[in-house]
Amino acid sequence: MKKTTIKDVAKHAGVSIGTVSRVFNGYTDIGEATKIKVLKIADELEYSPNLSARSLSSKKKRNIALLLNNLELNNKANLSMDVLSGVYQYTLEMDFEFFLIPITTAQQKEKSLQKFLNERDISGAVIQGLRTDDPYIKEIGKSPIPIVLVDIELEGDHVGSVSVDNELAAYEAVSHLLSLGHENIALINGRKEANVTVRREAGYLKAMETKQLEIRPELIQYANFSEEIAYIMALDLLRNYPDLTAFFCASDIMAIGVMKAVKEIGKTIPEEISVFGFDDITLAQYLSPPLSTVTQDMKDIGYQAAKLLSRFILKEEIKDSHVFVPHSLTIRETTKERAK
Amino acid sequence: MKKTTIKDVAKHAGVSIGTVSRVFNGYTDIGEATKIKVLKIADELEYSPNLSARSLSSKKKRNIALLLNNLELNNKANLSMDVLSGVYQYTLEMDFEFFLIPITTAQQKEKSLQKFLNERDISGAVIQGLRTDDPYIKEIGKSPIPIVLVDIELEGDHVGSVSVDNELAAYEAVSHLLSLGHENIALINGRKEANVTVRREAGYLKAMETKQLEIRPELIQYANFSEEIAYIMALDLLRNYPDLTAFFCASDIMAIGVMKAVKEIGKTIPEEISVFGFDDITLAQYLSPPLSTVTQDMKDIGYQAAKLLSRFILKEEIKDSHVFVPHSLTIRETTKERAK
DNA sequence: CTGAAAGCGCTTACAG
DNA sequence: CTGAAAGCGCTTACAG
Repeated sequence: MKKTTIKDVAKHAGVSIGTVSRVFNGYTDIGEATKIKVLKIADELEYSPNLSARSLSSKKKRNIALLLNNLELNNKANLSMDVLSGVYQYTLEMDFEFFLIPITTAQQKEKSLQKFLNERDISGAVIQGLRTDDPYIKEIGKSPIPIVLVDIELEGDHVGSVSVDNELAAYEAVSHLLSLGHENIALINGRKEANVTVRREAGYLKAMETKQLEIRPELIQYANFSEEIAYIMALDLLRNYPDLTAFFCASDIMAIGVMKAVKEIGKTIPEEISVFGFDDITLAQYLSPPLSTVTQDMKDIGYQAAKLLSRFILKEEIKDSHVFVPHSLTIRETTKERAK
Repeated sequence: MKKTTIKDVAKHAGVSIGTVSRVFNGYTDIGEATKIKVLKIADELEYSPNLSARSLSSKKKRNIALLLNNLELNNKANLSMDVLSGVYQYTLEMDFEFFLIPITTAQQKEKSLQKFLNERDISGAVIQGLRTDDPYIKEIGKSPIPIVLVDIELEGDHVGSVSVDNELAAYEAVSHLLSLGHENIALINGRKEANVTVRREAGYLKAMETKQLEIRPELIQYANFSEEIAYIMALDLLRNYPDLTAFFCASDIMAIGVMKAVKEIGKTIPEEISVFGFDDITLAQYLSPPLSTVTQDMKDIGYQAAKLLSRFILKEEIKDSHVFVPHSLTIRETTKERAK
């Protein structure tokens, strides 16, 4: 059973392949009768235009790719799938073709970003999970193809980015802790190289300074977004600084590590120690106690990223190449007023 | 900046495009000198063969797709991402092209499976998340293109499937409960339409019968893989049958609902009620208490599915079109000996 | 409103 | 070992 092509449809309908092509591309100057006939035949033959042929011959740019870096590593938090849903939904609504291209840091060294994008005639790409020290970071600025980054801000002609306002979100989270009477608040931050790390730290500092509290550098630690490292660091902090009453963690995964450390040392959450997370991954609500955290809608981030990207592709005018997606605080049961 | 094509490379290297093509396709009858020259030029020009053109002109079949049904719905359990990793890894290792095609039940009614597959020149597809009442189920058997299904067994010429041995796994899980002295064990099963539901129930029955225990149909409920429904059903069961001491749940998500119901009714896990799950999703180990469950390696399932698929594509001889992937019991803290 | 034809970037017999 | 050329399935000016 050979797959049916435009030729088959043309022959059966008694028209030229050009005409078939025109009805499938929504040209308006087609006789109503021929249009109906072609559509009918196409349906009977289960015909659907071959995308390879289409993208080869067409000059329209309608291929949007999502590059997912280090799929496996981001698995636990499951944020990638949400971003994927968002990007995919946008491509569906706007009739772009969607391509998923999983990559790894290792692969980045072997094959340039350009090559990946050219191979598939990609008109623009959303990149998720990239780190600021990844090889592609240097390539993105000079890319002739528009790129929108999730969670990383970068300079470039057709480069954009999408994220929550990380600084503001961190500011609000820490302010919430402060409003509960906490003053000695540790910051368990992510990898120093991550853009979000810098912003979230800025938010923490700003909140502390607004309350005119002294910044204690020893309470700021970088745990590489790792549950284990966060656990170890929290253990250390709790032992060395018994006046500590709260932790602000730059990811829920790290908050899990912190919670484990608190329990291990025999303190209670939230009576003695409050813990605040970031992300609101699925896990957060199932922890015990359920984790107070910053909720960010990763699906919306994906959707907005694709939307911004499409504006680059369509060469629309762009006032601001960075878009902020709304976040919110979700207060559950790991935060409580400081004990007197 | 026009993207560089085979012509550019040919011109710069002073050879024909046929020759360039041959070096990129690993032909062996190429002069060593020309090969090196071509590769060098290609690298300088950031050339990488266009996949659309390649798949259009080549008769080799090397495009493997993963169709992910109802992406959003399966999000919480996060199994899809693991299957994706597995399929992708296999395509990488074996040098197939990987395509992700997200679909929904709604889309299945609009566009046939054939159309999806033809559009992208897919040589074979792994399908994950399909339900036995989905429209595509009827199409798969007659598909001229090989299909491998995750978790669903289906007849067909080039149709295969991959899963854990669900019956055996359920048998082992229930046997474990029995070995702890439990006799009145409820089964919270999935959607009746799911293949895994049937197999897991068979395992439950077999374990009960092996111990010559009476089957109590009122203790077998179908909760549609839903946390909420499982919660409600468990509440009901606990109220009506106080002699119940254990639950075997056909998914961790449902086990979460059951655990909630047990707590709600004021009983303790595992002292008074034991709970056994299925899947071992990330969440399972973070629940309190951590959930005893059947561990299945979804990544391996994806990998094996792609592997089986490739054998269909390459027309290798296939003795058994269904492959079982190993599972194991992970006993954590929701199961305990029945109180005397 | 529709057809004929060039062209997209490749692969692959066919010759030599 | 390599070139010339047909062909994959489309789109899209160009004519009429």
